[in-house]
Amino acid sequence: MSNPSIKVRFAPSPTGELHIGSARTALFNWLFTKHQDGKFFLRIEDTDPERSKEKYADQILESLSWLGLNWDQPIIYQSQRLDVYKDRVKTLTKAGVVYRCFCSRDVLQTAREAGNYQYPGTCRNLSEEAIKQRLNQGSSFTLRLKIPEGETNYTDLIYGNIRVDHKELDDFIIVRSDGSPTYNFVVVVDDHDMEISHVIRGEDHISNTPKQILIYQALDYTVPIFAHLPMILGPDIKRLSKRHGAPGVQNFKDDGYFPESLLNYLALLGWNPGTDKEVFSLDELVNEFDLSQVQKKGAVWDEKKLHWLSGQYVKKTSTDFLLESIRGIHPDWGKGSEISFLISVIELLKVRAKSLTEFITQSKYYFSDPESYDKAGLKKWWKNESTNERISTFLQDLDNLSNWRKEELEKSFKSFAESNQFGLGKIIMPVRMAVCGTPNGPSIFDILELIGKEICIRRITTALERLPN
RNA sequence: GGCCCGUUCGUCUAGUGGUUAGGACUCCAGGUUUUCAUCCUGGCAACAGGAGUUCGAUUCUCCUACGGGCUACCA
Repeated sequence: MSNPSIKVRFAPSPTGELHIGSARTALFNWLFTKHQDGKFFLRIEDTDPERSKEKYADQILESLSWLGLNWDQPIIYQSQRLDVYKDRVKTLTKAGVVYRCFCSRDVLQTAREAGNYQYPGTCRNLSEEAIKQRLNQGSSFTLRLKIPEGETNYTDLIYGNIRVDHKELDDFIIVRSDGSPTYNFVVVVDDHDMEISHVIRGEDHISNTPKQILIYQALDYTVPIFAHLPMILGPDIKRLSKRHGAPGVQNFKDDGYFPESLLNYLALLGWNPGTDKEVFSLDELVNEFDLSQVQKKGAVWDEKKLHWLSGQYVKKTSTDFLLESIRGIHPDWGKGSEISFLISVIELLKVRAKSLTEFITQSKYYFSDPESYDKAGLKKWWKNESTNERISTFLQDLDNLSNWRKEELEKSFKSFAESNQFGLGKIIMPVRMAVCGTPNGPSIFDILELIGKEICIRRITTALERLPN
């Protein structure tokens, strides 16, 4: 049961990979439309041949797929609709709402630098004769929209009523001198042709909206409903950009985040459910999302919270799926080990790892002997030769242990500590350093059991030879 | 310069004409633990400023300040 009256679109320009800000826009569009069984369309805004690259378009699509923001076909490429735009220009020309402007870029630029920010309307009322003359001279020209007197207002679903006096608007260019159409024009044509009901996009488009509404009216199209989303900001409160560490979606995939946790975090950036709930599945987001709960002010990107959320997801995720996911980003992980062994490793690390990459970095010692030992750990737990004495004595107990199970190991550690009047940590921690190379990690008994007697004995023997120096 | 938008703990946010202004992340302290992490308990920390309306404003209005966006033959 789909709702034919709800159609939204996400319209990236392929001038770079999908970054976090755009992903948030895509997500809000997607949540909004899924919430009411509407359609979600994609449009690639590739009318700038200088900056648009096909590989970026593909990359954006890939990132969206990874995020799980599936779209309804077909994808519209603006570069394939040039004829359509030409046709609509004709319509506007016929209607007499556009005019040729022969002003050169330089002239306009100079005027702007002199403080005249608005186009002065130089060519607005050129006589037929003057136009003909310019054309005969072969002068190039742009096409500008003739903005009528008055004002335009619209109700933004997030910002409320927005009103702009036409005095503030230039007769802006809709067709460049090379014949290509500009953004503010094509966006209207496309949104109309795609029958978009709700235009949900970044706040940076608020000022463009009145111009676009004027085009809707000039073309006699129905004006859609607009909703503008606040910006995502960097720690310096400036709009988040590549400067702030290139927060592309791909990076988060590479860093081992689940798409769900990224999406969850993104949703919380500017939206809230009206309850204390913070951890959402995608379905829950769809159910609870509502544009009326979207903030007006920009939100600062906070990676720490993402990291925490990611940890929440990791904890809830099944071990099997974690294994699959880890191998998804690192196919060689645990190569040569039994699956059951890998499952055990993941289970031990599950409460510690907050992302898939952390499973990889924290699991080295399960697969290979430590090459070096954590310095701070040694300083605290393997100070001098007395540790060697203690551990080499204990090593014999371990060696004699016939049943290498964690329960037995624990008994052995405890009885050795007790009978020799050592604190338990004095034995556990040096052993941990010897076996793992790091003082941090899961229960030592779990680790020893899992890694197995032979290897553990070997590592402890090696450590006794190499330490304390 | 002009126009538009915004302003609650460091960050994400809830909230009401009268609240001890709530939650989450971070940070700190304590507990649990062999370590780390988890978990539990507690703590620090905010209504930008000024007028006005009102018995009473964080909440409503105006002004100021600050911040952001737009002002392209980019999208």
